[in-house]
Amino acid sequence: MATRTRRSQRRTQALSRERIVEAAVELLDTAGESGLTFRALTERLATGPGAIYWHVANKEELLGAATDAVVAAAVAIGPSAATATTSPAAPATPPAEEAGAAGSAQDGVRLVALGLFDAIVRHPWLATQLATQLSRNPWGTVTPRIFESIGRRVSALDVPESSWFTVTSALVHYILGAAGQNAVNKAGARTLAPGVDRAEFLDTVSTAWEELDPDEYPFTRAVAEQIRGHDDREQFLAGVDLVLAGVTATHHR
Amino acid sequence: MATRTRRSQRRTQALSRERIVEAAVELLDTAGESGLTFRALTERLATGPGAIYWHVANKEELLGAATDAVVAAAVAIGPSAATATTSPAAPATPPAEEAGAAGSAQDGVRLVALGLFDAIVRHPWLATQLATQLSRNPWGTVTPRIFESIGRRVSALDVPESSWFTVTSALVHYILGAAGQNAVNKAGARTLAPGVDRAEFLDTVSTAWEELDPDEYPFTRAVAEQIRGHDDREQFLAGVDLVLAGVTATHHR
DNA sequence: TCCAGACTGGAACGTTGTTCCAGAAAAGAA
DNA sequence: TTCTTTTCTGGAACAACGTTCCAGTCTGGA
Repeated sequence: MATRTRRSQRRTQALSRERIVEAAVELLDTAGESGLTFRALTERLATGPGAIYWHVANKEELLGAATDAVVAAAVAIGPSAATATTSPAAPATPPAEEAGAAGSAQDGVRLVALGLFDAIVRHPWLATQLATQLSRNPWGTVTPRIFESIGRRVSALDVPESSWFTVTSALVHYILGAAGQNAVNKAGARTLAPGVDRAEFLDTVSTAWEELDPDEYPFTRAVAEQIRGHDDREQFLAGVDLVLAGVTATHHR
Repeated sequence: MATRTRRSQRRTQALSRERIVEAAVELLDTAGESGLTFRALTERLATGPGAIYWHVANKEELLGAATDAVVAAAVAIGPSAATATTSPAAPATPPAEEAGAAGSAQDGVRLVALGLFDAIVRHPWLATQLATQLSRNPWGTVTPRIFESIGRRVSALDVPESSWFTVTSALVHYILGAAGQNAVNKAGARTLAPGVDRAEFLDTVSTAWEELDPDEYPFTRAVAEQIRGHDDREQFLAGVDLVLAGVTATHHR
């Protein structure tokens, strides 16, 4: 009987690669990186391993597909568009394009950067996964996707074409590095109470840094206080602006 | 008999946390991330799991210790000092300090950055591990170590103290992001023949990018050619200079 | 109606991180 | 010396994981 119900359900919403990836993302979001196992996946999808392996080669490919799906939504939409994180693909011309005319290509960069930042905040597992993905196979779909999204805005900047690659690389590297590290704050405070847990977390780190050896860590102790009240997004944007300032200072004059 | 030899050897060079971490680093270097298993570790150290677990809590802590050891050597020595990557700890005042007088605090930043870059090139597993380590527990020893090393140079720059944290964060994030991604090139060409394999690798990526959809990826296709002949270290340094230029443009005047 | 191919899921395999514990080796106490 | 305690070891075993195998179901077309 249970089989009958499951079977009819199976053909109603048949198992597809998209449904598997979607379930994988949900599992990663709710249970963390270690929560995504084929056992949990089969249970959630009410199926067996063979069915999944028919659509997906192995776990690495599944993680890649999940990463790609989330990144695609992030670079297409921009920041704070919370829903539909696993939509299949980005339209050729992202909506974020609407943001700027001529001079505000910088705003475009900021927008895409914030989109990725927010995506990592929403999906903390992205931080590690992006590092793995980008360094293991740069010929995959995720690297070009990010590169294209940032690079398009860079080319609208006042930068000679010979420097496009360098400038875009620098921006992408900063964005991924910063977003990756900052993701932890929200990851630690996974549960509700966004403000409280977060302040508590920063407080813990700050006091831990203040108790370091004064001889070995004078600087870290000196700035430990600054970490206490800082806003992640603001700080992240300040970094983007720093790089952008460097770009205009170096190239535009 | 073999037991007798092993036993006397055991007390001669007893199993210690340092020896375990050292073996772990060697295993990671030679066999990659997946090569570090407790089975391989017990075999290499001629011991059992219990002995290792007496000194190390679990694999995560072992990976953290390995990362910390390599990072400590990297930020202390600076670039291209290939030997003794697992030396215990950095002296309070790193030798890299010798490099600069007043104005060349920028060179200090460059030196530390290159030190980390080279470390990741020598130990490709560092890329993923740093991302994991930094995002999972920023209160660990590795984050303050990097932060201190960069931050000390930043404070020697002409930057108001209120911006120390922001500037240092931006630099660290770029360095880790860039070094992490660039590590792949050497990782792919693990074997000998440094120049040939590398050119071949870049060629593969370049052609792959050139074959992307012209409508969806115009920018990536446009810069695909630039990737072919580029030098990683040079490009990495160009990014550091970009950030440094942004710092002076923003703060110093 | 039947068939070929798409698709499924239960059972099982090898490997992994980790635990358990009887006992050896070193250090003090007598 | 001899006994006792603490530090430290390593073989055996466990649960969980990714993955494979394959007998079988389902579905669209002939």
